[in-house]
Amino acid sequence: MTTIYDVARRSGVSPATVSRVLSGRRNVDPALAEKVQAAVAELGYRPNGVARNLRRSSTNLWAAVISDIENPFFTSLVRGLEDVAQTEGYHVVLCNSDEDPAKEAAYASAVLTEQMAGVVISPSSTADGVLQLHEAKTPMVLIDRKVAGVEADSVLVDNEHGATEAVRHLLDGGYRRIACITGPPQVSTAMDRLAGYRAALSGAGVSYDADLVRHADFREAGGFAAMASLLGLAEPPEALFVTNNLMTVGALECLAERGLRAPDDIAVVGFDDLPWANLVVPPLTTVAQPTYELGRRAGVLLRERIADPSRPPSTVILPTELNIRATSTPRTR
Amino acid sequence: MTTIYDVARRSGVSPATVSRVLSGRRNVDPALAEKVQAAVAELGYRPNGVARNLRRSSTNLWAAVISDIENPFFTSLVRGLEDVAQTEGYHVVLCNSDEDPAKEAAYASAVLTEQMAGVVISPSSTADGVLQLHEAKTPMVLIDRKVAGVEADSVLVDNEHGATEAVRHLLDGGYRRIACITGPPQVSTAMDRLAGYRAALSGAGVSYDADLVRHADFREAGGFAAMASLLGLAEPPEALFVTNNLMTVGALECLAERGLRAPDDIAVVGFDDLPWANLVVPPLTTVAQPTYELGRRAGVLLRERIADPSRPPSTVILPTELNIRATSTPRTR
DNA sequence: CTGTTAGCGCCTTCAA
DNA sequence: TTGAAGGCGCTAACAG
Repeated sequence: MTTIYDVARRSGVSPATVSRVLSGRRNVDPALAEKVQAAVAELGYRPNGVARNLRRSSTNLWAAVISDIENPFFTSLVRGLEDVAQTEGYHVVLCNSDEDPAKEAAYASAVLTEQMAGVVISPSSTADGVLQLHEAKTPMVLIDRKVAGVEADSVLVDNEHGATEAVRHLLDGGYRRIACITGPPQVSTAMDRLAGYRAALSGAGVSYDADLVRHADFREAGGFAAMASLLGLAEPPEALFVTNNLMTVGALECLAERGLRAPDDIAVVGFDDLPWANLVVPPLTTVAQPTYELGRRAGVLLRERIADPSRPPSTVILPTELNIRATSTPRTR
Repeated sequence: MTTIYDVARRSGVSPATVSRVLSGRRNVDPALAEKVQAAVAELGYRPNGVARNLRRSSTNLWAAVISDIENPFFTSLVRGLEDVAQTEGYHVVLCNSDEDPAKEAAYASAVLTEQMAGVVISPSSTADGVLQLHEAKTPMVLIDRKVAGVEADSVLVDNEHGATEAVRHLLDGGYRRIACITGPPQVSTAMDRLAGYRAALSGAGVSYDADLVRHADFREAGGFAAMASLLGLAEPPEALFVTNNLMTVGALECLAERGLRAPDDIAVVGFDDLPWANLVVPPLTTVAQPTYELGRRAGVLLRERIADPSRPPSTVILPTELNIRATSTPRTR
């Protein structure tokens, strides 16, 4: 491996000067600089990033600890983050926590031992990793979900409001018996969206019926099972609000399997868009989230946090958008 | 920051012994080991990964350079890779090349300066980065696509055969005027799948008609435009074979926009599954690829390449599977 | 089995 | 403006 010493020798200067030329700072005699550049080119020299990291005691890595890399919601978010990282000279290390607190904690450990510059994390239920990172004062941005008792930079959407809008839309359609499939009680988005559901009901004078609520795991199979359970009720719901995309897919599959259709047999609104929602027939009404923007804003906050670790934490709340399509708008009603 | 020296002092041994205890190798007196562990716990010591990397002159990072992180094909693949990485003690750095040779080359540079342990890469059209990495002898696995003139470990699917099967299925359905929307001519998968299309036609004695072939960019918008162009023909096609998932989505959207339906107005087969293909109505016939397995096998090859850099390159070719659903099977014909 | 020692490659004072 | 030198934290030789 060619080192900075080889370049120095070749160009007849000291390693310090080579370093200065390469890092572009300080004043260096242009003639020397040129010699150095020439030597770099001739030798095909490439600085050793690891050595630089050790010396500077910081790396140019960001970790993205997310709970399901196969969910398009997170994919798009990661892309927004990666775009910021790239322009800021960072790389993104992908950490798939699978909603598993143990995995999350393991990744948090890795973040610390590998001296990563910062973390963007969507906390799992018990948020073990978040607490660890918070304590270590690692630059961290929470995304998608809050963690009780942790004051940190966050990028969220207005979950309660988005849910309220969705359910109000169903109420406006004349539906009264509206079910809700939401996520684990430990996850803030699950509870915030459920709260929005309740708020909409109470705003319309419809009483809350716990029998119509199911908690699942934010995955397809969970949505399927919850739907099946709701259909088993003596008096099944007329309408359904599902608080994430994959569970919506599961619910729709359950309906399809039983020959039931939205919106004629049951109206459906999902939280979070599906990539080709308009190809699903009938097109699915959703509460869309600005996923790319969520990731992008997280990247921006992280950069700012790294630049100034002492600034007070800030929270960005982005709006959702109700996309009314066919599954909530029957022709006859 | 607490260092290995602090632990050594605290436990009354040398730093070397601490290192030995922590890395779990060599025999160390259990009594000493225990003391060390105690000191580690008391001090909350955490080894500095960067220093270790410098000393060992290798990191525990793998790069995944892929051409479109938002395509579920790559997402699933990355997940397979990440699962192997995790069990092998590596982390995956996500690099989204966006099909842009310049970005690919920039990431290849980063791989080298950051001394990453290996790379899994889906080459962009000109494969600038691949050549750079190949020359530098970085452990590398090509995935999804070949690169002319580069002998390297590869994980591919049997593209030509998969395409032939798909088109033969359409021919069996009685279709003769079959169009093909494929990717950029520089990308091996685009050409291999096109070759499969031609092989099927010629096997059935149907002559090849270049007017029925379109090259697009493997993205949704490209598929849409290509479909529009095909529909503009004096004599539009009766059936369509599209060589990737996103372009299929684009083509279907174009059809939907014009009130055309598959399979009644035009039969459709896509290459590569869509996550909720069965919710798309009518369900889409596809050539499914084992995406997760592609990523997993790439991880396995990379590990082996790192363990033995001199072994001859090997190529894994995985089978595709034709999933016949509704868009290629009209009721009346 | 344990300790001493010498770097890994770079950057950054400090002195000239 | 440039060079000399120390050290970031760790581990692998080498001695003991």
